[in-house]
Amino acid sequence: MEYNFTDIEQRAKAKWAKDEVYKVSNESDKPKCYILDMFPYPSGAGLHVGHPLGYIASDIYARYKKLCGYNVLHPMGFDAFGLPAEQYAIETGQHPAVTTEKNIARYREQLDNIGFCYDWSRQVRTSEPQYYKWTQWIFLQLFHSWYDRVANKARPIKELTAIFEKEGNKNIPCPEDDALRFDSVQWKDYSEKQQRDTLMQYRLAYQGYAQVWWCEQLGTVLANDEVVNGVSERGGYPVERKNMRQWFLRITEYADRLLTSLDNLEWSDSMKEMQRNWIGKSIGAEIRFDLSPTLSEGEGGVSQDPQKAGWNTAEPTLYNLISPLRKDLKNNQTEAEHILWKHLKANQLGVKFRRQHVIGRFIADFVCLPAKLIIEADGKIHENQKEYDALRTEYLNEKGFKVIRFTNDEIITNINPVIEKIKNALTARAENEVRNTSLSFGEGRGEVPVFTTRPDTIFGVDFMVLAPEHELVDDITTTEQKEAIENYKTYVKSRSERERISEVKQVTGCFTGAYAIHPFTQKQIPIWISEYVLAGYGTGAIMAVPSGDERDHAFAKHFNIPITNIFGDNYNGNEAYSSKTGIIENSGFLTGLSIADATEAVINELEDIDAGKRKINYRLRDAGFSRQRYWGEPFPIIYVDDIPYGIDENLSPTLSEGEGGVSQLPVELPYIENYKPGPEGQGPLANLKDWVNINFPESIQDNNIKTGAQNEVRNTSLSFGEGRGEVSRETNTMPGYAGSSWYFLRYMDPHNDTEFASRKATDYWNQVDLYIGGTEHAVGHLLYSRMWTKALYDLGHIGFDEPFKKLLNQGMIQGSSRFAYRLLFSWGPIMPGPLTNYRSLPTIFISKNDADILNDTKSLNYQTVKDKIDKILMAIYPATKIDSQRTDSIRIDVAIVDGFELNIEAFKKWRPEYANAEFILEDGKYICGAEVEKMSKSKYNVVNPDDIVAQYGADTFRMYEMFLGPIDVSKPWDTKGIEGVHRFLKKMWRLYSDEQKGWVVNDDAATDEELRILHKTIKKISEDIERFSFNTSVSQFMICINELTTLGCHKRAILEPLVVAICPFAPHMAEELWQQLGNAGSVINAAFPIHEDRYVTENTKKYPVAVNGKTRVDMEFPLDAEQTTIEQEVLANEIIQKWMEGKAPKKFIYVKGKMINVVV
RNA sequence: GCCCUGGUGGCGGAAUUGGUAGACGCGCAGGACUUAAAAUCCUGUAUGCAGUAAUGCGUGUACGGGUUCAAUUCCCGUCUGGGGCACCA
Repeated sequence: MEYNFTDIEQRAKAKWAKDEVYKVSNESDKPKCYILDMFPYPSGAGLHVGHPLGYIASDIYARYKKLCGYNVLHPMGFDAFGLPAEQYAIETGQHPAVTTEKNIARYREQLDNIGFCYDWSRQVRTSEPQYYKWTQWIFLQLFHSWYDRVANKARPIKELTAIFEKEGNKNIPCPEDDALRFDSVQWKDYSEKQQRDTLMQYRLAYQGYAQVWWCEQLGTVLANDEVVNGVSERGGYPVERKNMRQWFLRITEYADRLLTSLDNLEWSDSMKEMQRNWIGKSIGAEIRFDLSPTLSEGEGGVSQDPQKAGWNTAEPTLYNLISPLRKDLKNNQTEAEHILWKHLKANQLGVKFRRQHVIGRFIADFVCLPAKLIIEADGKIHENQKEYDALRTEYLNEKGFKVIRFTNDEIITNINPVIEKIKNALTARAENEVRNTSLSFGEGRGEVPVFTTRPDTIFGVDFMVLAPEHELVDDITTTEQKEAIENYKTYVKSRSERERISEVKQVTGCFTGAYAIHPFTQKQIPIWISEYVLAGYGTGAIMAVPSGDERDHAFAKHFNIPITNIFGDNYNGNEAYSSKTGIIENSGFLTGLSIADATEAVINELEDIDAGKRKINYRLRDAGFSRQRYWGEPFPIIYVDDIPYGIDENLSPTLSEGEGGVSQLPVELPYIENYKPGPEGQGPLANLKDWVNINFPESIQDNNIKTGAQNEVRNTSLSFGEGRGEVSRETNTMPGYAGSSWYFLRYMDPHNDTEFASRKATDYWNQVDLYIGGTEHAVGHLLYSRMWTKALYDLGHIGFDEPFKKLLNQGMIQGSSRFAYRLLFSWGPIMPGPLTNYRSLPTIFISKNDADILNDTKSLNYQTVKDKIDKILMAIYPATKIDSQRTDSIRIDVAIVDGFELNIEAFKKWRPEYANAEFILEDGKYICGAEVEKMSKSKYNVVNPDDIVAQYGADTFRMYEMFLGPIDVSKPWDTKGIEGVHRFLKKMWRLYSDEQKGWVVNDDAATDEELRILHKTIKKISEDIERFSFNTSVSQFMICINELTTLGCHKRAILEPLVVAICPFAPHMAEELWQQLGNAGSVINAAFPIHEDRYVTENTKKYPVAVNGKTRVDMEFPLDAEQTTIEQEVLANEIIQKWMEGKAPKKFIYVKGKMINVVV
């Protein structure tokens, strides 16, 4: 019987369905194995042959593991929310739910066709309320949590509230605002709104502001994808960046954990590297530059204006005189000063102290400027200058400072009472409201913090650059520069972030007219804005060091800003010296130091003068979590007086935050009929007034959440809904990655309606053992799901904090596009006259080789080909003078090309406008050109797996996809190559069942040779599957079948184990043969054969023998041969002697089992 | 621009830890079987030179250097294809 794959595959599928062989239980004695494919988005185009590549690999691995005795979870589902469905809805009016359903059905059919072993009873779809109920629930967990940096984990927000009530936030710096300080009294005095606003700055899911693409004409916010060449893809309207209130996930708090726990993952190094780079941890310093009061006229010099900035409390004329003294004092710190400083520095008492700080004409030991409190540590010397000290105290008192003195002895013997006294003094000062009064030297204009990884270059700062969106820009810009700055900001609004950072050759920027003061030299540093500085990175401001940074250098050159060289001869004036080796020069106290030493020195100095600090910065930004779209998960958030509440807490007023039940979930996505955006860039949901404005529940009105909020709520109008409703819903929806960030957990317990998954299920299945998908998810999905997993772990919902133990990347299968070449020619009538028929001239297509020559005027055959074509043209258009020029190319649907040969009739049918076209052939054929590119509908190079399966069967398709090459490498699809794999399966089939003779398997005893072939194959297949080298397994099967065919082997002893071995690859054929071999049950449940070494090991090896590295002869030796024996024999060999040319061997290299090399 | 990744015959690829480059398959060429076709089977197939031939010698893993007895594999530089760059999924 011949290999009838259609029948075989149908029979196998029917059997599997009847026996429910893929059903997976959460209860099993077997070891578990969780194998997962990345969540597919069901696009309208259906699957093409590239998609199943990873699915086939995971299917093979899953089937293999099952045969090896594991309880294997291998589920599939759909990431069903997303922009394309909504786009389609806008274009065609079809509801996304309808098209999504249709697309999923199509995907499912295509997947089934290929014979995957998914347990479909566990299917999940992110767009179903039963699923997104839990997406919303997890969002609420994040909303009700904050990140404890000391415990290094997420904790419930109510624990934070408890801490605030007890001691304010002195021990818990605010992630959003480092400088935010309040104590328990202040916290309790806060209104509900103030408290909620404060908590918002700590929450893991929080609201902030972010820029989005805004299109005025479409009245909507656009995704990056929808903006092409600076205009909207739909309609080509102008777009600009607009700031909008958005939800965010505070993934940055997890940056360090996401970084360090990468080490324990079995991911490719490159994948880990990409995540590391994305997180982008860099160690450097934050340096604060005070703004100079000197404005546009400020050409250097220290301002005489007493309105000095911030801590600049020195008398301007004296500062440069006093400053060296101050430094001297600091370097010769007494023991007492040293001890005291240890207790005062770094905000330990909740306020900032500075030491050896110049106040007016004096240097104070320690000063807290906001409290105007000076601490003096007096040594012996003060005994002799009491009078002077009194004068000095008087002067300082006049300036509004309080001075308290301690003796060195007091400090050294017991510091605690000293600190107590200081604390009391601070409290007393606070009560007198000193904190809120301005300094007598004048309030500063503020400061600009910058982050730099190269603080050592601080003496090379020639200018500063702020991001154009930086909040200070408007404040500092001088009137003269206002217009220029506004124009520049408008320009930047039109630029994407990518353009801003990648177009390095184009230098743009604008001077604000303002200056900052260099913390060491007091020099005036001009402040510019430029698009190359991004608001979201670091502090949104940089100190520019042109001599050491490429972009700063280009900027300085472009705007003629003088460059300070701090690298001596290493800087040549033409190019920045960005190397991290060398000596710092021309840099005050850093001169002569190495970069590493200078970095240390400058950070210490900055900390001492309180102008900066060591800082770790991450490139990673918090994840934007709002979309102004319809087709996504609604937020379980409602606003009361514009304050966002989790829907669980609002409806459970008696519970404290985070204790709410889930009964209010899901917030279902309402049905809508038109998808037009809401007002002011809001999503379509904002148009549903009835849905947005919900009635304030009685229970809340009666027992309000907090006293005080009640009146506000009743009397103020909401900013949404123009006051008609009292409570409104969030109208944004969640982004595409919301549902996919946790779906792997749902598969473990997909029908649970009381929990996202039971703890028992998540404990059993635990991490995903093997996760297969493309590298395009390297930094999006993979990072977000890692964060969600960590958060769920921190909050005690699951027992592991990394989702994917092993990750395997799959390459893309690219399309191979086909092109036809259209002739371009000039023409004119031989007789003068009007060119009436111009438009009716048929198009002429030229076969590839002639077209290539015609396009290459330098080609040797150019003239010949051109003459040939011209002659043909003259024949077609006899009344014209025609001159062929060159060709352009048009895409041809690969379905109407056989290999490279165009089916002309099919082409004319496909493109009726070319029905009259002429074709210039070669050897009677029209040959197309080819190019490898992404497989996509628009390129007409899509190959549908359904067609391949229909023609060759699923088993052939599966094996061919694997045979194409390594799973992780991209490669083009070539339908022609599939013949070889198909032939192989037919050949294998013939070992069992002959076309004439029928079933030919016999029970003869196997020979050693046959057993050797079998066991070698089993060994290689197992090893290859374990290392995911599926292409070489297919080769090995081919070699095996070739050898068995040569031997004419039809023995059950050999062929039965082979059926099980090939089952992961060609399950349908394996099932059929398994049945015909007379086995009960399914081959799916068989046991994978184990190879026996005794059939595989050999005891001799044919060694390649080389002279000076060049192989000259093969010699066979026993594997356990001694070097001396081998050496003797080799050197005696005729050919070796010939190549040694009589020279003595210098070295004899013998690598056991590998090779032999004689060096002369 | 930045990060990651690839480049080996006409094509997909193999070479698992630095050890005989081109396994296996496609394509192509020749042959067998056949009235013919399909199917199947056999032979050859990186390249240059020499030879009727067996074979021999040289070159060759994008390009240019380097390390090594030995490099597709390790290092440096260059060119080039692909993926990602934060609202496609």
